[in-house]
Amino acid sequence: MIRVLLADDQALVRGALASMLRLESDLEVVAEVGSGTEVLDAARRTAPDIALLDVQMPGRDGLSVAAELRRALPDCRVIICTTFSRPGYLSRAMSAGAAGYVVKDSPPEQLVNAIRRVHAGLRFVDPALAAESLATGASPLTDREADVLRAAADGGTVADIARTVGLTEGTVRNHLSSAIGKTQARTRAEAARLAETQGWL
Amino acid sequence: MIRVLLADDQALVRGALASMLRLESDLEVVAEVGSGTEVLDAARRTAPDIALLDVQMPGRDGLSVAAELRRALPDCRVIICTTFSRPGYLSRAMSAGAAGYVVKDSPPEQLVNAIRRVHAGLRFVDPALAAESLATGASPLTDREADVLRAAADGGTVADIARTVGLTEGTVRNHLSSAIGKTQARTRAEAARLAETQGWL
DNA sequence: GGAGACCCGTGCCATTTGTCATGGCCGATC
DNA sequence: GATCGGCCATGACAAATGGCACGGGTCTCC
Repeated sequence: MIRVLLADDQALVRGALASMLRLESDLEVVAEVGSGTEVLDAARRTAPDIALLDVQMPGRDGLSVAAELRRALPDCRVIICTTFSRPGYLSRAMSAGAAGYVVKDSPPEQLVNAIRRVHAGLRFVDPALAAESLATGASPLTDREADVLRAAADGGTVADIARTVGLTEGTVRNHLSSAIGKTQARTRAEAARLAETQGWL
Repeated sequence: MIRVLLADDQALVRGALASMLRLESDLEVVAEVGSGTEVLDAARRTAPDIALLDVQMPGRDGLSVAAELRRALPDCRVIICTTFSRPGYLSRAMSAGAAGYVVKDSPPEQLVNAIRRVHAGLRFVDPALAAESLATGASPLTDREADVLRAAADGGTVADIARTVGLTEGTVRNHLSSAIGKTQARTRAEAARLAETQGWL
């Protein structure tokens, strides 16, 4: 039996996934949690073989949880399962030690397939996303540029951004200008949107 | 037996929901589709009692599908099931003739509960969302303002917006200015974000 | 026949924004 | 030690933006 831990913030989806996985005779859902902070505790209690983590969860990011989970329970392998097919997420997931990456668009069998393969010691990455990831490459943004762009994402003024990041307005404008150039955008809003969809933030 | 049609663009979630609903002895999933355009055909073929529609789907909006479905098959009742708890979506869903509104955050039993209640001729709306909807009220934006804001959402310049909407730059600026005032924002990006989260777009 | 809403356009002005040049301060690399 | 890249800051300038006033057009409702 493959012991599975399920982490997703949407209770309905989480429950539905659990129902589906339970139909497989070789799978056993041993824990269901709805936030990133609960994952480690639950994993220590139930010692799952596979942890299925969503990226965006309240409390803690699924990617950062993956890294810590890997250190705390080396025998537990991680599969990231998320709505977003963003190249940046994939690369961050892999460098966080994840063994699998499944997009919620893919057919149900693919998730089960991924679980079995990962449990067998292999890796599994959504094929389409893998190709796209190779095409777009890594983030061209520096850390600060990403910070500033993140702060700019909700549409505030330069003064707002400067306050939240703790910089001068002029510096913020420089970082923004640089980010706009690198993302080939013409507005910081556009730059933020592009960087977001690439998973660079 | 309650016959259910399932429409959600994410195949994994759709399949999982189907698995879950099939566990209930009085429910029968008679159709699964992944886009708004397929809903009507599938409904005509399978004559479901309940159509469970996601809001955002490729092809056609779940809300507009709901309205047409209601006209084409008056006996089929519609439940909107979506990730987003946005007041505007709820009011639009209700005016489109939906009988239920369930958020994907809610526990699995709530969906089953909603299906049974709606099938019994009652209505079901997520309680938290219903309260929030009453609090925020209807959209203050005019049609054109909403159009312009929608076009502004991806961060283009005023010239871009004017081109996509087919207006003069000056007019676009006026609509934007008005929308900014109504949403109490200080940037059109902020206004677009606010309107978006309220479900006004 | 108004009154009032929304729509579209023009024009003007203060502010904000994007861009560029310049300089100092690190830490890494050669 | 020199060089390079990232980071922070300043200053200056053209363009874009937001705010506002104005006029004309179409509707609906009273």
